[in-house]
Amino acid sequence: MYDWASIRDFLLTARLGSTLKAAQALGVNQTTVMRRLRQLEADLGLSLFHRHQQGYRLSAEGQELLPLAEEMERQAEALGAKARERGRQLKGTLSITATELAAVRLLAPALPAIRQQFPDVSVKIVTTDARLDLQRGEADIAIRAGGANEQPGIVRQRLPDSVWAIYGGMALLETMGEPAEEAALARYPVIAGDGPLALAEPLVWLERQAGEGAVVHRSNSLPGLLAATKAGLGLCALPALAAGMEDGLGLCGALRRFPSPVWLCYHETRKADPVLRPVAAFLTQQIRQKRQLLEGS
Amino acid sequence: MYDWASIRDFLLTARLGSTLKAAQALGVNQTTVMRRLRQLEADLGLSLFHRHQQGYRLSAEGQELLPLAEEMERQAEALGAKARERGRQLKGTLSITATELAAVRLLAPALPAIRQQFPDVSVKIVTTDARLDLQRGEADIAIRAGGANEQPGIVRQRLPDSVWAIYGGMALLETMGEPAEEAALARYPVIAGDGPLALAEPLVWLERQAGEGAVVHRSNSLPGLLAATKAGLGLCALPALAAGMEDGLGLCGALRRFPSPVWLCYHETRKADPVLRPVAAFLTQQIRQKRQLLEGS
DNA sequence: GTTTGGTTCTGCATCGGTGCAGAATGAGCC
DNA sequence: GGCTCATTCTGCACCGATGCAGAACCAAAC
Repeated sequence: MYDWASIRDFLLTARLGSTLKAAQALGVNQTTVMRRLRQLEADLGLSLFHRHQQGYRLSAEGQELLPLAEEMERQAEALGAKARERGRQLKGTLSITATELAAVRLLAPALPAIRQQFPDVSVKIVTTDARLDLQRGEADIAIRAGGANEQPGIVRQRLPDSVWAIYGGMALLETMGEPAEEAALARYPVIAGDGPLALAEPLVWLERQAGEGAVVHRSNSLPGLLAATKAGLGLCALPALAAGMEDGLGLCGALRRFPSPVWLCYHETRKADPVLRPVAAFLTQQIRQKRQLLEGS
Repeated sequence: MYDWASIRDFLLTARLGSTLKAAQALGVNQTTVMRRLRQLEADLGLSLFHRHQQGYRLSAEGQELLPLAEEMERQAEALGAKARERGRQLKGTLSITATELAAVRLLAPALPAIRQQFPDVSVKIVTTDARLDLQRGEADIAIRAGGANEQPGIVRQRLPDSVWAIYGGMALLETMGEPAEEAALARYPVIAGDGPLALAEPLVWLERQAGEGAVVHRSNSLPGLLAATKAGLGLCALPALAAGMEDGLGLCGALRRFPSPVWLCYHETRKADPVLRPVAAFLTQQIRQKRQLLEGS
């Protein structure tokens, strides 16, 4: 069986008269179209085009097959249209809860795609560090990190891990150099967590590695840690999701990384919910495509 | 637009109930099917399957799209069937002339495919070193090497170059070692051409490189040269097409290679011939897929 | 309870398809 | 004649899709 995808190349080339124009329309290289057509011809066992310096012209066989290819295109488009329409039919509202970090970096970028896919579904984002109760309907979907507390009655879909790593301001790293191993950490000033963040494993680890009196700053908020690190006060453990896109921050690649699982959660009673399930599945796909964001470069 | 080819994965997985069976049916790896389906779902913006430990089961959306995918499959098969049928309609006879080497190594292997593609076309192969006159109808198609003698009224399609190189019997090469450069050739016994082969450029070149009295054997036929070389008499220039598949022969990779163009020729008055043109095009494709044969490993 | 067989899914190495740069060719225009 | 422009096609380098091996999981059979 030939490669169905190259029927598109056939159609575009037949319509536009040259592989170059077809390639531009398809968003690929001209060479690619030429080779795919050559392969298609070999698979079908005939020559679809006459090749000239001025372009590709349909051969007799090509003209005969063109209507069939067009019919196939119609079917393919019908399928795509139905898939899109399927989303359009959904109506309703959904509330999604997440930390501010996840909301800004993961949910917000996915909103346009969700809006396009499900135009009549209104999505409300609730950013909070509190664990809203999904069973009591305080939210429909939650993005949560950490594998410890599985609750009964909660269904989870795993997302790419959130990875914490050690970062430092560019200025600091250029002055003192990047720490090549954990033992070298004793030389560096570090920034530590406070309040709830005092318990975060990567921050605790860094503080323990650092020398006596190395802690130059403490903050109970992630933005606070981020800002202090960018200012060059010292090294700090940060989520790649937060630090990865910031200018002026450098990753200490030689040091430990701290992956922790992230989940998209909802209550099992909503498993068959006609709105929640498709949107949750779509959101999962969207986020998975951004895995390098979560996991750092 | 999604990738049309993955609709096949969708269909097979839906029918067989697991990506593993679908992959076996498609002749690819299970992982591949899984990833292509994941991509397809992302492109369509919905989830086609429920994934279980026991296999993939169609979701509601998947069930809705299945008939459309089946219709698309019908169209694709109709197109393939028409392409095959197109060849079946051709009836007639064609005679193809080539040297014995080309006939045995290029034409003969392509005959089954031609027979399958054009079952009612009877192909006759005329092996001769003489240049039959295409205009006078002594043959319909000729496979010819060398670019020099373009005749007016002859249309040519270029095939992969035929490459000559220096070969030696395994025994000889293991005893004396492989020549690392052209200067080293003076140490080796060589086999030279005779009769018409005395003019072949690679053979002439090798004879000139060799030292005084180095020619230990002469032959006026390619099989003769081949046999003498395999016997270990000396080094010899041979076409990769002839030497490439022979056991007991070693390529002297460090030395010069001699590419020469090969053409599939027919008379321009046959350009629109309903039998000749498709068969010639098909034959060209078949031979091009064997390029490594012509050009050596 | 244990084993067996089938399944999904992940990490890593590899290969083939893809893109890029450039040569060759021919049409059209000045 | 010479220039420009669009085209096809080739060689080379790279990246992403693919294959492979293995882990994890579950159902069914023993």
